[in-house]
Amino acid sequence: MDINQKIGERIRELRKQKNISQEALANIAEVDRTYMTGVETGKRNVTVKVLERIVEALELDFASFFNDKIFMK
Amino acid sequence: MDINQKIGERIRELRKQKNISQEALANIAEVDRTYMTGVETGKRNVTVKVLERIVEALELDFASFFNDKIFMK
DNA sequence: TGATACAACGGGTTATGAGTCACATGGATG
DNA sequence: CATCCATGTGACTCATAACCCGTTGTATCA
Repeated sequence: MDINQKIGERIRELRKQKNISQEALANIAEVDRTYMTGVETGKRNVTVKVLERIVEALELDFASFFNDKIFMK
Repeated sequence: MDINQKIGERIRELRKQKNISQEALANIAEVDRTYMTGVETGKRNVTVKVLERIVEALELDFASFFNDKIFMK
């Protein structure tokens, strides 16, 4: 599976845990709602700076975000 | 500290552990030698796909790469 | 001194990410 | 049914990531 899809799935999983909409998360991360859709569906190849905003919007740090089976070999 | 600087420092640290040059690492990751310098010095805002190539060149997965104090709140 | 290896910088081109819009779909609800 | 609400898509512009060149500076050698 593509790394962007993995990241999208991870974001969606964490967002659902917080019970918020794509739009709500997008607003906190200061990205467009439709852009967030693209990220979650793995269609966007995000830069580290944008990913940082999303991870922070999820109230996590990079270590926790990537500490998941999906990111392990 | 900026996220790109953190990533650059982390890459440099891991590269030195492996005792290889920027150019050697760049070749494995299939990026340009001068581009790798930019990444290590925190001047580049890399995309996830390129970061994946570098992390793989360091023989790590994302979970291990980000499992470091520097990426924790 | 000259040669070699490594790292950093400046500058230019090309590819693509970031940001935005209108519109479509599907589910729930009155 | 009509109207929200959440999500997804295609197309577009503009900024910048990705890529490549030559050069410079430094250290370490023979």
